[in-house]
Amino acid sequence: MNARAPKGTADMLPEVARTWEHLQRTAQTLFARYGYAPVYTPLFEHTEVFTRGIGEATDIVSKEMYTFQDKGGRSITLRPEGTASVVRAALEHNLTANGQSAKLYYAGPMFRYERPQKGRMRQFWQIGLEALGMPEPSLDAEVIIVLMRFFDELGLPRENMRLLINSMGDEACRPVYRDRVASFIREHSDGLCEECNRRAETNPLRAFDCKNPQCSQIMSEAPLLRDELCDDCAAHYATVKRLLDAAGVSYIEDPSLVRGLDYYTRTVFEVQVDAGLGSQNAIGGGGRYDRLMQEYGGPATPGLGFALGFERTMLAMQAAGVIVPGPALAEVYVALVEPSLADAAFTLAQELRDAGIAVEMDHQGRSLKSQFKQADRLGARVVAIVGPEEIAAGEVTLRDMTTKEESRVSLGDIAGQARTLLG
RNA sequence: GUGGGUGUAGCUCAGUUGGUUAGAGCGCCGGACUGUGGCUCCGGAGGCCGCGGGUUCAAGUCCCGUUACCCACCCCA
Repeated sequence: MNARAPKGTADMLPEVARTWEHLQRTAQTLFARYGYAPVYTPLFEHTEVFTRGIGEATDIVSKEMYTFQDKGGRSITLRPEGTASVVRAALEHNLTANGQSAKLYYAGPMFRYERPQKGRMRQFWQIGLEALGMPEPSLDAEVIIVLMRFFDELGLPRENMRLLINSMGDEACRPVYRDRVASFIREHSDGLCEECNRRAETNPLRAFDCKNPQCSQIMSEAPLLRDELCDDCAAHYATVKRLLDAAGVSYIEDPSLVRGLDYYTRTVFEVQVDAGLGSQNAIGGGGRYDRLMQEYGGPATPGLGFALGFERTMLAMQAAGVIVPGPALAEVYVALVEPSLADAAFTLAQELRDAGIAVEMDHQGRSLKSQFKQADRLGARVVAIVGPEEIAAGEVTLRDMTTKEESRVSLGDIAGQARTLLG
């Protein structure tokens, strides 16, 4: 058989998995401090959840989804992102009925059918949070601040990161602006690439994202939504910025920041780094989506959130030289001098573990020297030596690996003595 | 989907104009130190040289095909 993980997926071996869990713990603790509660939604949904939510014209929906028919003939799609599912779940369970709000976070794998490259996988992890039912701009600021604090807590230096923000307007001002950009593209169709010309009809705002230098040159002359926001949107955006300023979170206003999902309204943001991600640069992003729940047939319910990529965050951490210290794999190592003492050593190890101490021992009859090497490798601070002399006396030798001091301890006192040595 | 690069020991990689039993470093196991780690030294185990075909007296090395991975385009986490 083919003993290889499928294209675009990766096994997380212990060294990486430990850092992974560190990210999760960091997120859980931080998000809880801001009042967010965990939510788990299915890894797959009815395809419609994504086509309607994210938008037919987006890259995600038009070419990146893992869609299949199940045995009941339903069209099912592996989730390409988290927000759509969370909003669907909130609607299904009436979490935001009668003016209630919900603050939720999630973590798990997402799936997009793409050619893998650095920082881009077919299965990748995101952790994200959503604040539903609240239109106030203070929530926008809160969500952005949580995202930045997460990177702070991981030890990613701010100077290697930048926060971009923009406002996409709402149903009052965006359609007007959108038409204006579409007209602009048509007026300059000669100079713009084929793709951008197509965008005039499908999603004109995406033309701002085009990496073709000539296109971006021309698009830099295009009208900016910032100058055409309606009064409500302008006021909302101003408050968000004021609160970010007050929190000491610096940002760059980027009028060309559009983001690839159709559901965004008003505030959008993205965190970029400049090293470690290959040709990618975004490690997290999000925005407000005040019309999404309506799109699912629910009541008008505002919401916003962010998602951040685990793999990319880890790449950025690596590039920034951030080291996550792993816990010792063993606090006490039980070493046996000769194979005949295996049972005694086994019993001792078990007693120590029952006393709450992390213990490892050799099961394969290795030399004592080899056992010490192993103890060293595992980071054990104490080695309990089970030898014939000791056992005859009902004792064990405890060696403090840092000071190299050894003492004989009677079998009954080992857990207590070990604990003292471990501090 | 398109393009480029790379597949040799568990890992990182050498391998000269094709030429005998394919190497190094790290890691692993053992020993020097007959009951003891992190340093040093010595020894050892471990290799369908991605796969299939071709050229040749002879292929890890050249040619063709294929596959996997990596990187890039598009776009995003």
